Amino acid sequence: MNYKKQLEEYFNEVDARCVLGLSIDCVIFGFYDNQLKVLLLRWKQTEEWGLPGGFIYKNESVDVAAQRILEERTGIKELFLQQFHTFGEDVRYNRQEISQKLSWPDTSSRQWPDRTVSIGYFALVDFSKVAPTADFLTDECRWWDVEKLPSLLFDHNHIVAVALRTLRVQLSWQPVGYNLLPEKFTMPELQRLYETILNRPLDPRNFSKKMRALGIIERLEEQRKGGAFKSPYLFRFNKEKYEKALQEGNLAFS
Amino acid sequence: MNYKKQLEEYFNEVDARCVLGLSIDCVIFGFYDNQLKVLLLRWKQTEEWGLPGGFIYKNESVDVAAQRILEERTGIKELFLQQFHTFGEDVRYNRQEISQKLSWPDTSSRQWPDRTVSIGYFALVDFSKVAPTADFLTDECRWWDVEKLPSLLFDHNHIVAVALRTLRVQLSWQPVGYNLLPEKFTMPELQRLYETILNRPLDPRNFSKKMRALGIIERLEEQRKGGAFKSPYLFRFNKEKYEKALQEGNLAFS
DNA sequence: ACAAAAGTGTTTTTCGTACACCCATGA
DNA sequence: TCATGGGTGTACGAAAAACACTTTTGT
Repeated sequence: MNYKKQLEEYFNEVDARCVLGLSIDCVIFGFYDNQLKVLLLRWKQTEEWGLPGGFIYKNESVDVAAQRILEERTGIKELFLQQFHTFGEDVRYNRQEISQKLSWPDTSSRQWPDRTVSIGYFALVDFSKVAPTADFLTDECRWWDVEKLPSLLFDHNHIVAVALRTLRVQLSWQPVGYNLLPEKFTMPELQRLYETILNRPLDPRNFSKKMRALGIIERLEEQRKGGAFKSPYLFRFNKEKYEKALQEGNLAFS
Repeated sequence: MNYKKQLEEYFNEVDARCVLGLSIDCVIFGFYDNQLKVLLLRWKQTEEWGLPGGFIYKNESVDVAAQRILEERTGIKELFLQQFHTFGEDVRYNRQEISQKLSWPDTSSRQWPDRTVSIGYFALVDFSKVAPTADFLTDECRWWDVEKLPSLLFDHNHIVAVALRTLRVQLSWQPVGYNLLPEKFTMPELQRLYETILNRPLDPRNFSKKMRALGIIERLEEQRKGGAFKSPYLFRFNKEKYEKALQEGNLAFS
């Protein structure tokens, strides 16, 4: 079976080139259709979904490894990427169960440690710019609504939950949106994003007032046409001011 | 030389029992004399200081390992301990330089990876309850003023800086103090703690008002005597309410 | 009596929140 | 003309910030 052979080769390469016992898992958030989405992979010849992840080359910075893994899955180079937690429980998942679910070849001869510690990163990407790409280990790569995830492999449901919590906390003192929205967007779109992340409705007047007061967005002359309703204005982020707000961090969306 | 032999033995044990390529570094904060302090170790027969740290047993949760390392250095079991960042740069420090500074025996025959990824934890402890304890690798363990650290081994100055930044951010939405102050303390002492962490003066009237409004402290009947001035009241934390505030997290000391 | 630090209350300003109507557009 | 969603301002209350004098105590 070709897949098993490929898997063996992949394991060989990992063993040769990568740090043992340490991995990266990426929670890639996108925003579409007023929903927060997460990019998941379906492993070959299974119905099992999991987060994109990978291993770190021996001489590679962990941040760079995360970026590399991200790029392979999304095709995007510029994204917001942030380490949020390292998962080091002694038993993160049942390896036998995983091995079975994924029909892995016998790995008992490999000098693998008993458990793997995983460094979690979350990424915020512009949904419209992502080309979800499966790799040779997986059959399918697609977006899932963050509220409707299936039961994932490993401890990936837990990892997503922690990422989401981190994102919510972050939203309260840093701006979010630059990497999740297309370059031009409307105020209601931005509001939906905030509402989705915070998981509660916001008042449009207060939201608009606050956002514009932050000085991180600029209203353009253009308006978006197309709906059977008043054409909304388009906005874009002022990157400099956005970056400044990111650094200084003093919003307070509580 | 006994020390070198001990070191060899330690390395042997680490190689046998611990996860390779992964370590823990702990930034232990204490508060004394209106100063935020960090616990440092001086390596045997050198003038080189560094953070307490260690390795993770193969079947040990990373959190538990951090707790174990902490306890060995401070003798304290109950403390506030939190993972804050994982340091995975490809070149975190110059190993040769370290090897020289610490007069390590030749480690080239060991199957050590080219670099070590380190998981950073910070701890908040009651200065008065700590018995700083050196181990067989170190000659001295003592508190240093966080503003006056020497140049540390490895990338430990950087790690302290990140820990401190994390602590400052945390202070803005979670209470701090339960683990840093003795059981009974005065309002000015608590204020000094906050001022020290935030690195700016606070107004005593507003501070007192706010703290008492949070409902996490209780004023006792006792007063502290001793100075040539008005005796301050003693307070203590209400642990339940403190824990609740920790979980819910909505202070806003900006 | 004086030096040193503790304790305390009021006013002002800022920020968050609640709230409702008209407008533009395409069907 | 109507259905749909977009856009906007004001008033209230809570919380934060600014601000200074009196009290206690030991020397």
